[in-house]
Amino acid sequence: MKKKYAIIKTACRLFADQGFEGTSTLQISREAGATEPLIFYHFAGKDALFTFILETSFAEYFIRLDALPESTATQFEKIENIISMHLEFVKEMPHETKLIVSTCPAKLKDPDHICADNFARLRERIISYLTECLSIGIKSGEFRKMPVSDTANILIALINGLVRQKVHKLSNVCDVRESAVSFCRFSLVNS
Amino acid sequence: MKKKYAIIKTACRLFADQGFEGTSTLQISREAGATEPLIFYHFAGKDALFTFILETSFAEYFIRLDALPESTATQFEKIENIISMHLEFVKEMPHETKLIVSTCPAKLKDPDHICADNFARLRERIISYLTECLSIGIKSGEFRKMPVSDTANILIALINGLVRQKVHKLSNVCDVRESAVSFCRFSLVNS
Amino acid sequence: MKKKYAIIKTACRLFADQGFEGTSTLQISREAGATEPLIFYHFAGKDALFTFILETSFAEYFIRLDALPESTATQFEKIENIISMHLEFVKEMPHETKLIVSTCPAKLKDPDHICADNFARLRERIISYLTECLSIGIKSGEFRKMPVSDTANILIALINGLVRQKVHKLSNVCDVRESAVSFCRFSLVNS
Amino acid sequence: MKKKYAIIKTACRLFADQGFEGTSTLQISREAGATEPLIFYHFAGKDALFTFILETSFAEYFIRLDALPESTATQFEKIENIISMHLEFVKEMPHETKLIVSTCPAKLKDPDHICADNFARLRERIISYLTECLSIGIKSGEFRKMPVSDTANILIALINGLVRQKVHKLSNVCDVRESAVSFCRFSLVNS
DNA sequence: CATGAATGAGCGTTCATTCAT
DNA sequence: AATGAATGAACGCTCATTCAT
Repeated sequence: MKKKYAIIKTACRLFADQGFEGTSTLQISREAGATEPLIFYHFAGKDALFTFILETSFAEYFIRLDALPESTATQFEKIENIISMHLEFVKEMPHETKLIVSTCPAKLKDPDHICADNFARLRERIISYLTECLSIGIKSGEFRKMPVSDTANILIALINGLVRQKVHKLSNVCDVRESAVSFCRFSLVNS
Repeated sequence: MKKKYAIIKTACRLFADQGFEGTSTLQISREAGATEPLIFYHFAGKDALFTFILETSFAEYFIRLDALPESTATQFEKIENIISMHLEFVKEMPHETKLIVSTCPAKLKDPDHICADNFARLRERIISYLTECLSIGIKSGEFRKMPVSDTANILIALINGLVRQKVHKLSNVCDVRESAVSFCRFSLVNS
Repeated sequence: MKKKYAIIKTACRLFADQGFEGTSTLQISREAGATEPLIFYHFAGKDALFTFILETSFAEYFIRLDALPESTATQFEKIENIISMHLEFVKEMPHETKLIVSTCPAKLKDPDHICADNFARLRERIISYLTECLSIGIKSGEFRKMPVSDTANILIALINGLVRQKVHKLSNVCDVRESAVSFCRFSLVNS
Repeated sequence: MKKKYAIIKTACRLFADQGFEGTSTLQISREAGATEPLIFYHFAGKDALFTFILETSFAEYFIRLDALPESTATQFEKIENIISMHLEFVKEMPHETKLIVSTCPAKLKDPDHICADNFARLRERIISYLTECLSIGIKSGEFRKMPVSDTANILIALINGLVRQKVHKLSNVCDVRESAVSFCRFSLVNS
């Protein structure tokens, strides 16, 4: 049973680092300290293992998304929260994050793949989250007037970009969180 | 000679859509209307074909980067220019862009791979471009006071995120360019 | 103990339908409502299970062969008896019969295999049975003059063919027994 | 190209002797003096190779069936012809015959498999052939009165049984043809 | 008796690549 | 410039079998 866990952990790391097609079941088994057939004893196949890991990662992501406080003093706090949440997620679960953000494009082309569905739900959730707090903030005068939908997309792009920098360890700056939040505050909040 | 071109075009599209490991030389040859050995006649191997396409794409990218006007009325104009450049690049060369932004992670792990080198140079170029205009803008009072390095990273993240949205056709908003530029303006420019 | 019986029954059916190599121990265990290792608890291995079933089937066959009445009014009655016996056997034990008549050829090639031995004994028994009653019948004038050995072979071929038709449910005629017996009578019995 | 032929010949022999599941592609390639992947270069897969050989064998069989003379002096000559044809077929193409008569039962269970279709057509052809000449023979008084359909089935069973004996080299009598024809003559022809 | 976990060996198949033509 | 034939290596996966419990 420990070996099953080792397989999952190892597969997650390797899939994230080398992609689905670039990772062989033999490599997974070896680095997990198991034999190849054991993977097929615990999972229906390589695809099923991949899907399981992806779904687990998405589930954890959705949990964190759901855990964001609903009522805050200001709307901007909600923006700040979702940015922080993402940067924490990538710090705590780097492999899972990498897997989600760089899932082999081939898998995304297939609209039936479980990944496509999760991806769509994920975007929808964030967009509605951002759209809502932007709308409220603009109406209350907390935020400047701005196109809500576009701005939501821009914020997602920014978050996505920051997550990727962390995931690929490209930003040598240890923590850009403060600056990023500050960047958004200037852009959004009325002064 | 036409077939060589067809091979390159097809390979570029397939590598971008399915990744390096997910694309077989047989598939490339078939979709290009050629036979498999022809690929090896024109290129040393699958790796060489991939590298060639990647370098060509990077070269085109660098050309556009070099073509950005050096002296502008304001420093923000330079920011605007580099944003626009990227969005145009992805529109005009979608496959090449997709290839660059989602190059199989396996290839990036190898520091000797040509891709890693290009990636590093690319980041360096953009960072120095942004750092310079941010520094000048701050000194001249055009921009607010802000941490230069962090802000450069944030801008890169934003651009990267926007490019990805376009590449994966995720932003149903046809053109977020205006909004994105506006978003940055509020954040950077002194009012 | 019930499970052991279920394993035997299931294995017999599957071996008959799919052949030895075409049937996996996993499939047997599942369809028998047991787990795979249980097969190896009750039998030394897949081969042993197969051999056991085959020998049991052969044993049952030999019992019926031995039960044929030795003294009959006419010699043709003996011919009729052996034909009927075979058709009853296939009706009552279809899987066992199928297993015997279509035992995977691979097993027959090995002269050491238990199946080869049983097969040889079986043929010998039937041939001597037929040879004897043909010889007596010809001598007594009940049968025409005919080559005894050849005719025995022909009768075996006919029986074998009829059994196969029943086993594979090919003869849409429900019962060809009467006609078959009649067919032989005309050919053998002096008129 | 010679290797392709060798693969076909070898595969035919091995499939006939060991069954489909009992024969590995590696064994085929080795005994054919080729490498394993070559099989997959020439055929879509193991199944396709098997199907090709089976269809070729059936085709040859149908050719011989079609070549049987349509008009003969007596109806019994037609019976004799079809018996002889089968015994010649098994002598000239032993592997192909063995393959046809002992095609792995697993393949027959699938009604979509090409083998099932050919098997059905084959039976239909022979049955109509026999039914016709029996009907005519009975009407003209050449044959005794007898149930036509049953007798056709019996003749098929007999032929099938004889062919199997030859295929498995069980009949140590070199040629039972004469005796078999004689056996049938007594049973069918009016005296 | 019975099972969940695990394995070495082998399976059919695809891979990038080569070579003679 | 281009191809049909061929290959060594590796792939994902299933096999019969074992073992600790």
